[in-house]
Amino acid sequence: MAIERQRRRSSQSVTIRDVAAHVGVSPMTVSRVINRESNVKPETRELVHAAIRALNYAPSPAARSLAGSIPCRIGLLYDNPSTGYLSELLLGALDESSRTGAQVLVERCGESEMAAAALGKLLKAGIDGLILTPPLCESDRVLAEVQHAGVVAIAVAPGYASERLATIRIDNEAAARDLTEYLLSLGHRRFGCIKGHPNHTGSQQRADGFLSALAAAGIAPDTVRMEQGYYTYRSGLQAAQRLLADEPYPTAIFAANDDMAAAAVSLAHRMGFEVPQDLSIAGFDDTPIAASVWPALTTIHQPVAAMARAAVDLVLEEVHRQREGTGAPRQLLHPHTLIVRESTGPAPLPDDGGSHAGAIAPGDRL
Amino acid sequence: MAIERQRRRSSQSVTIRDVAAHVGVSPMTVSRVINRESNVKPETRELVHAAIRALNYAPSPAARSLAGSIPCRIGLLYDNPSTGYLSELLLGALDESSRTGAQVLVERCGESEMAAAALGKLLKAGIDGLILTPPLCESDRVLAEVQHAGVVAIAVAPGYASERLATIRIDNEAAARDLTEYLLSLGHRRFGCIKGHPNHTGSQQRADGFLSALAAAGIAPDTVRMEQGYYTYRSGLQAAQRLLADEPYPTAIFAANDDMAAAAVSLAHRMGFEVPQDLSIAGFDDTPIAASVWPALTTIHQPVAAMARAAVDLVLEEVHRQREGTGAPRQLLHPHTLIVRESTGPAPLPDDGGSHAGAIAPGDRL
DNA sequence: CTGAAAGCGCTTACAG
DNA sequence: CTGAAAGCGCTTACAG
Repeated sequence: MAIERQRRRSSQSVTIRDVAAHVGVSPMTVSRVINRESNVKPETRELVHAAIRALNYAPSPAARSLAGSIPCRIGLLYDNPSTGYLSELLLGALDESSRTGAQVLVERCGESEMAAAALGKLLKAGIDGLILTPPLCESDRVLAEVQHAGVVAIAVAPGYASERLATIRIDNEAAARDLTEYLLSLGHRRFGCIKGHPNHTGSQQRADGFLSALAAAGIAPDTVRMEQGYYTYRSGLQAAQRLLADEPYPTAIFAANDDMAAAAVSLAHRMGFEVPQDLSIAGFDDTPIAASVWPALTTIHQPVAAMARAAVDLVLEEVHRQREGTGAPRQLLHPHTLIVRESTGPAPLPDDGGSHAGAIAPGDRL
Repeated sequence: MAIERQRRRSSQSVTIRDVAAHVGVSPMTVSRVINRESNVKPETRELVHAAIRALNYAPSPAARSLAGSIPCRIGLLYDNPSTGYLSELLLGALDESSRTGAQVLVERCGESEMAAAALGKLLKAGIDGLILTPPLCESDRVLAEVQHAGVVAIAVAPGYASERLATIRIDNEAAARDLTEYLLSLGHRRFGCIKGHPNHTGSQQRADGFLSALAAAGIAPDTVRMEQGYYTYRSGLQAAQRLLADEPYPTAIFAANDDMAAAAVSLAHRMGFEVPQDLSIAGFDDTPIAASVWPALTTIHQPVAAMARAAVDLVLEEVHRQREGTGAPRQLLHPHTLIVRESTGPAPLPDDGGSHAGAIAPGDRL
């Protein structure tokens, strides 16, 4: 009887071998499914996926990177002012990357001139693919750099579909239209708009959706005041100030994101407007700030975490696709949702127009 | 002549084997040197070190974590931080984990009853260690669950050092004192305070630091109005409303975090106070909201990203330490910084006391 | 104090 | 479409 040496404890509970045994195939087949290789019988693939879920299996990044040149490092390059947006993005990306065994390297690049440096850092770390957020994914310069470096990139939340890049986005124009139609249904006829940053293509779409809904309702464009914002709280404050500079005041303001809408609420309060009694204000994106300010913002929910999860899958898929040289970049559209909260209400009666001077009294309930 | 199969390309240029060959020892000896084990002849150790330098060798994190018990999966359990705090935390943890080759699994648990579920999910994923944020790291119940599961845990940003857990924190009391002394130096004598959530131990320390600085300046405690907050924007609004309910108004408000301070600014504006001319308001943490609102908040910078990076290292270290059964949990203290921005200013002159009714005029610059 | 063997979990490079 | 063999770079668990 042979003396067996003590088996070393395995650091991982469930491995590719367990999944294989569960299905009754070889580990190789499981490996192929994980790596999205095409030469696996669809039924087998399904069985393997089911086993992966059942056993709650997650591939070991260490083993993958040691064994092969499997793409498992994903760069995430961002340049975004809203922190609520960022944490959702990170959470979603992290979640999916741990599920797929990929590793996400996050890098910020403030200016478009910094993109080269940030990109260089990611390349040096050996990324296999890149997730880009606006406005980076819409900058020809950044895109050229990415292409020159030979990295596969995809875009999250750009305005448009693209022939060069795989994209994941919502229909910004339809969403803005939905929100605007809701404001119209409340009886509003005098509108103001705080536009998003001009270098995000989604900004134009949001403005277009807003204007097209107004046009469909017979609101003359010249009665609509459009002010430029840049997606920051500060820019929202300034745009709102211009919007409320003189009469007739709008009864409803559509801001192209939540940060600017929150700023508009704050400024309106400071000027003595009651929200939503004197003035309705709506945002866009449904980032955490929308639910936390008072009154909470009516807005469009953009499923950022789900989109980030999808982005991790998509970039892996895209790396594979480009290696095979087949097909075209995928274009994914996620659903948006209108979220009605307290910052919007019925349009004030015409004779209420001038009564916005009342600051709240100490005893008011919040 | 045997037909040899093509050698697979190696992903690494110089390995432990090359170093061993260069010195004339076995790879094991090199491994021992790398891992700082004591049982290597000093001369051999020196030779190995020389070879490592000569060949510019760097160990492969993937191979180390695969082969050994080098822990590589870290759970991060969080409850309900402000989103600015969360994104900093994630960014820092991600950054360090990619550097060390560890993988971070993030899980949210809303209620303390949910901790078991979230923890179970992380355990099932095979985590080696756990990073806990307040108030989870201060809940006996959660701690008991963690201990029962046999996971090594550390705490980020708890109030106190601990005998059971390794911790990383700032000196909340000293930080609150620093901030309060700054407010005193501006001439303020009538104070209000919005306290943090009672189930965070740091909240008490912040209040203590505030009160002790006031006491040192001879301010009678009964002239100081303390209101309970819960770290949310909403709770800050309500506490500020109570604080400003009747005269004499405080000339300075210290809020235990930035979200509550931002809410206090918003409420003050709505009531017609000018900030900081009529009322100074300071926050704590220096999360992104502090710099984005107007006026930007004077606050204490808590280096959350650096603390999160340190947490990843610390949990790995702690896993190692507990396996060896040596020493005591490490207690790390990070430095805080007072950040002076526009939300605080000189105390108003006594005769200015009642002139807080002016809402801003449309032409004011922001 | 040192080393030969086995194996971590996965992949590549084959062969069917 | 599927699998057996070999190996990625390192460590553990032995035996000297």
